[in-house]
Amino acid sequence: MDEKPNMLETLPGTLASEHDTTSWTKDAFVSTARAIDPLAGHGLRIAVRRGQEIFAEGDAAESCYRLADGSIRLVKLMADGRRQVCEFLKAGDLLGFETDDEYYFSAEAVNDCTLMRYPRRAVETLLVEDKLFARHVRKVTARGLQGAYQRMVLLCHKSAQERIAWFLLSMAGRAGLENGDIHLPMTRTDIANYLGMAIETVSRVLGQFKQNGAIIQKSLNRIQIVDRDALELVRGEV
Amino acid sequence: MDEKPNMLETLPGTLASEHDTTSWTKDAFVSTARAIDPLAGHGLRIAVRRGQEIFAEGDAAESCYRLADGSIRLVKLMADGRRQVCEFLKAGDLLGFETDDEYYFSAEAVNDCTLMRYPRRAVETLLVEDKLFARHVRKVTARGLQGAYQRMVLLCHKSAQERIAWFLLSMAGRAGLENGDIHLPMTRTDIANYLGMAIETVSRVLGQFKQNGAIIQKSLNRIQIVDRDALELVRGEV
DNA sequence: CGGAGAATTGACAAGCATCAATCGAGGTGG
DNA sequence: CCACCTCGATTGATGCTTGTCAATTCTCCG
Repeated sequence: MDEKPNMLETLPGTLASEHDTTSWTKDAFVSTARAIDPLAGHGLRIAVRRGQEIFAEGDAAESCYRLADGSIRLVKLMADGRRQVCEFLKAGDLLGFETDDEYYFSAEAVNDCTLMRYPRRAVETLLVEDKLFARHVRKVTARGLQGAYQRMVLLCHKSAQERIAWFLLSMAGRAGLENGDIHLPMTRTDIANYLGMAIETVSRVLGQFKQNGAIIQKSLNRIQIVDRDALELVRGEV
Repeated sequence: MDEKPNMLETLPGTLASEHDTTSWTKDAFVSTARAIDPLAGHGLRIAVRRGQEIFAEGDAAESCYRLADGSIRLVKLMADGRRQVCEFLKAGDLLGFETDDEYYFSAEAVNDCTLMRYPRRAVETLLVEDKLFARHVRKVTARGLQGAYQRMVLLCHKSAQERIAWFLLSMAGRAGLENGDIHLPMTRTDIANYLGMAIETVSRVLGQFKQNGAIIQKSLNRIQIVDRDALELVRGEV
């Protein structure tokens, strides 16, 4: 991992064919795809391989992105090599829209993914011209901050078991599947760096859950939730 | 603490008399006061006593605020009473502008403070009409997210000593004083809940720093940094 | 089939939380 | 003006969760 940001293929594309990830706010059902529709003309479809870096912390923020397919991790890394995964992005999520002049985190592809790239200039223009678009970006950013605060609680006050339970339920929820089948594109190392614990602890807790019969591991990154109630009990409130 | 949100005095006011907290971005020196100037006419000056709640998590977000004087803590609290301090606000900071329909944290006065209250409706209107204002709110929000990610690194990868050193230097920096005199309006409990550690640990680490001669405690909430280099050494990189 | 990276499992140590008691400061009332 | 009272801060002793180190096993691909 950590190769140069080498894009495999770049070809123009619209958002028309994207699968529509509707946001789940109660007040108004604002479709992400429709909200950033005006940007479609300015977009370039690019593909990124697993482990590749889309941009690095400190880079000049010249582009905004929308993840069309795949998963991305937002990472802050320290001088000694340790890394903190700030967020996982899934298909439909926006990337870089809430950034100032420089990216304050790196973005890396968890697995092969394709995304739309928009020039920041075009985005800035649209932000002042299209109030619906601007409102949507504000909402998305607010939700990001909300998630960050949520995870502070997790990191400060929750045990290893609670964190893993939270993570599994959260991943199950974001997939929207009710049968409890979870696909974990990221490695255990990523999970550990996301939840603020050692990779061995992740492994151990998952092992406990397997023994308890709460989950079944179908393959390395495919897990099925068998006893959702048990997981929710471990997770606790929030 | 945790009394009803009872405002002591509410009288109309403008921002003219506010001391101007200029933001320290490199690209453009955007004054917060000037940026939200258009809101001045809609503002109401209110006073809140130490420990009082300005609004609670889950409340309908009907107002935005600007802290004129004093300190505020943003708090998320759990069912068992444990609390996570997400952020400390100082004079000049905005509050509630990045919120969706509901506040996703509570805001409590660390000490007696006065703040300007603006109706959310007016803010929303201004957000679509005044592009400078909108841009400023975006910047502030982005900076908030940036700080949240920064603290995730702190909470996940830093020791107690590193956290306290970071906190002291951060508080010294935000005051803008070079002589190293820090005023800590919040209690040790607040600090502990902010840094994700036990109150006793806060006390112990501060005691170590005192013995090392890195700091001098002039009073309970007034600390002087004597050996800034030592603190920065402990803190490590960012 | 074989190799390399990732995941698992075990043993051990340590940092920090927890419990408990004492100390200190600030504010009130006599 | 001083004593007292209460809340917060400090200091000490102890245990536990979790990180670290190390070895083995597993899985995915070529």
